[in-house]
Amino acid sequence: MTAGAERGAPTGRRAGVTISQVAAAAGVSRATVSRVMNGRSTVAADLADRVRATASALGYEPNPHARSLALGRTTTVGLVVPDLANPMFQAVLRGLSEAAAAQGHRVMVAESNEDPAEEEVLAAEVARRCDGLVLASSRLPDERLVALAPGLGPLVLVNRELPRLTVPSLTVDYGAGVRDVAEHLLALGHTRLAYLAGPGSSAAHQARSAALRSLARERAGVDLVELPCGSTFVNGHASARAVLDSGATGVVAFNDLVAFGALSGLHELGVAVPDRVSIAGFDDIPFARYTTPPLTTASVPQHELGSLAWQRLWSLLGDRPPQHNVVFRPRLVVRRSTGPAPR
Amino acid sequence: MTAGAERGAPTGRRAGVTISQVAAAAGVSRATVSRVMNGRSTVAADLADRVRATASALGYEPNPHARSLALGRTTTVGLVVPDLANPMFQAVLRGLSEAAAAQGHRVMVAESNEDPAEEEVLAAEVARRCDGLVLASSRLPDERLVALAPGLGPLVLVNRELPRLTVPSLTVDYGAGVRDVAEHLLALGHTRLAYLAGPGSSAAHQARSAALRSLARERAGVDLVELPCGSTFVNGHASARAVLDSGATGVVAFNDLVAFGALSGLHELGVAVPDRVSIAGFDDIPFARYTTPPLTTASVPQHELGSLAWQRLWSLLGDRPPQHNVVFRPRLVVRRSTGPAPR
DNA sequence: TAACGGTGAGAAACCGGTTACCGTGACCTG
DNA sequence: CAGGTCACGGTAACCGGTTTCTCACCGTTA
Repeated sequence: MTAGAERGAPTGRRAGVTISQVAAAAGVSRATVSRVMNGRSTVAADLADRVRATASALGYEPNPHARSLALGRTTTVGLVVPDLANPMFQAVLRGLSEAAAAQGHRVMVAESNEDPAEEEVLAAEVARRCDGLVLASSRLPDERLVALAPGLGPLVLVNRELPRLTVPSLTVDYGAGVRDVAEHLLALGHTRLAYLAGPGSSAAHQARSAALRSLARERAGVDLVELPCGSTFVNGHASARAVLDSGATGVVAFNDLVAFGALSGLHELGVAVPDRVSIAGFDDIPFARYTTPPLTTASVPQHELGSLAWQRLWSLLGDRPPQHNVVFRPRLVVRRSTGPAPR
Repeated sequence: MTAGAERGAPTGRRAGVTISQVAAAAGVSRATVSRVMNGRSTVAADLADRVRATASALGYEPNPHARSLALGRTTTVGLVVPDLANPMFQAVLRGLSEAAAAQGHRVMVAESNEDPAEEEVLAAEVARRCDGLVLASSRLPDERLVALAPGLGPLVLVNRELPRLTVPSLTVDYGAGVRDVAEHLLALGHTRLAYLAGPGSSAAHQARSAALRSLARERAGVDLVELPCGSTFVNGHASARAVLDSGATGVVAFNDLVAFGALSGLHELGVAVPDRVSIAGFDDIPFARYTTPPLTTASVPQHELGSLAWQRLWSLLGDRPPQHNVVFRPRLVVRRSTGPAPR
């Protein structure tokens, strides 16, 4: 009596009803079923109804792979990031996924583990499977990226731009941002600053490093030391000793994660923050405000980078006029991990 | 003179070299190219070499969609989670993605926004595009899940089990975990506890709620009040007032995020933690140790849930013998957000 | 009434792979 | 030297859709 009792056609394996079965059941050709399902062309109303009825009776859902093959279009976009453990990229992923989902697209993620070689093959592979690709904080050298980009299809860069190519990009003015952070420390009386450097292949790192060096050059009496570090909590933690040895009283960390690590490492060494050393991060990840002490940092609109990336990609996919690139200006957020230089 | 100068064949659109082009160029049939590319059957060594040479000269890469269609197999697995903003699910994603990548698989993520209806269609859709599906903390009622599961193909459940079905599942003994947390508070002298409840549809919430109620029933002189809350930082923050009004001195939050929110909300109300109110979370997300004060919580092996999920899925995909389900026992991690009850 | 335009739907080609099936020629054996 | 075996590789069918092409049939119009 109940509708579900007979379970429809023999579901066999991971079967799935095919368009041919629907066509046969409805007594029409596969072409007609296809037309009805896609609202294409004109099909007589009664026929269309019959097709729709049998389709839903059989529980027909078009096979997405067959569709991709025929149409040359999946409804999937790819995202390649250096490190999924970084809240910055998690936020970009969320922004992208949310925005894409609103337009019926899925996202496929891949993590390159900060390895340019891996990134290169991942990007190529993911691009082939998707309609478009978002490359976040690419660690690829300019020339590799330039060589690769044309083969990747619709591409949007986040946190990176490519002067020689016209690929939409969403960037952050890291130079200005890190300068704000450094100026903040200088204003507090710090004269010896340490920069906990990010991965050498990171464009964000390069921009920050250059900006800091130029600032140090401009200002008399400012000492800057760059300590090789990395981009993770563990990297920051491992740098605590070096920070102490450097004699710096103000620390500019590559990102918030590194800053947290340094905070924690210094804490273990019995160094008071900000009384003896001030630490600032970068990105303003959600937890920056809940550390002890809360972290001074430069805020970056991470979620928005993801959602805007989707918009750019969407324009690209529809051959709509390209949207403008945007450069976000980080906003200095002063919390309690920075204070007056000890004297 | 340089190899890259002529750019190979006219790259036309998002072209891509097809197997036919390779076959033509090498003077063999498509079947032979396919055989060579897949190391199938026996192809004479010299022929195979010729095919490989032309393939790489042309930059041939098999079209993944055509392959999926022919083979009925993508190399992609899906992950559906209620909320990508939750570090718990981010960790599961990483664990899964990492493990899957090691075996050449990609992961496609989808976020249901805690909405069972959305989850249902997402799961079905993602499952069709992937070889297998991981459903984390499903918010679906048992009967819906039971009805849905067989149609989803290879499926692994994280944070949920389905007694009536034999689907591999990785769970956490939330009852025991939350009991540990509550006992910890009781041992500190708290007699009135508040539970900041998770989403009603969450199995994790139901388990915790039941365990707490049964504990309260067993112990004389223990008051338990359950406050509707949710699963996010904002939810927790919004509950601060209610916590205060409840008169509870010990708070068991649904998860760490909620605990952070409550921590922050209470701070704004001028309530000292743990002096006036003790707060405990659940999950032990990475940042739990860096809040002010550091959060007492029950640790859950989040990353491992993801990587084990991959192992289960991998077994399923290869028709290998199913692996055993595992139930993780949370470990109480006492930090400084809990302390003796005020008197 | 014959020529004509338009509409609806089927036949067949196509997307780009994989693979069952079969034919050819080399080599072995009696 | 005829007949059988086997290795190799081409032909064609198939995966499940979409779309072009074509044709039959309808109602108009001259």
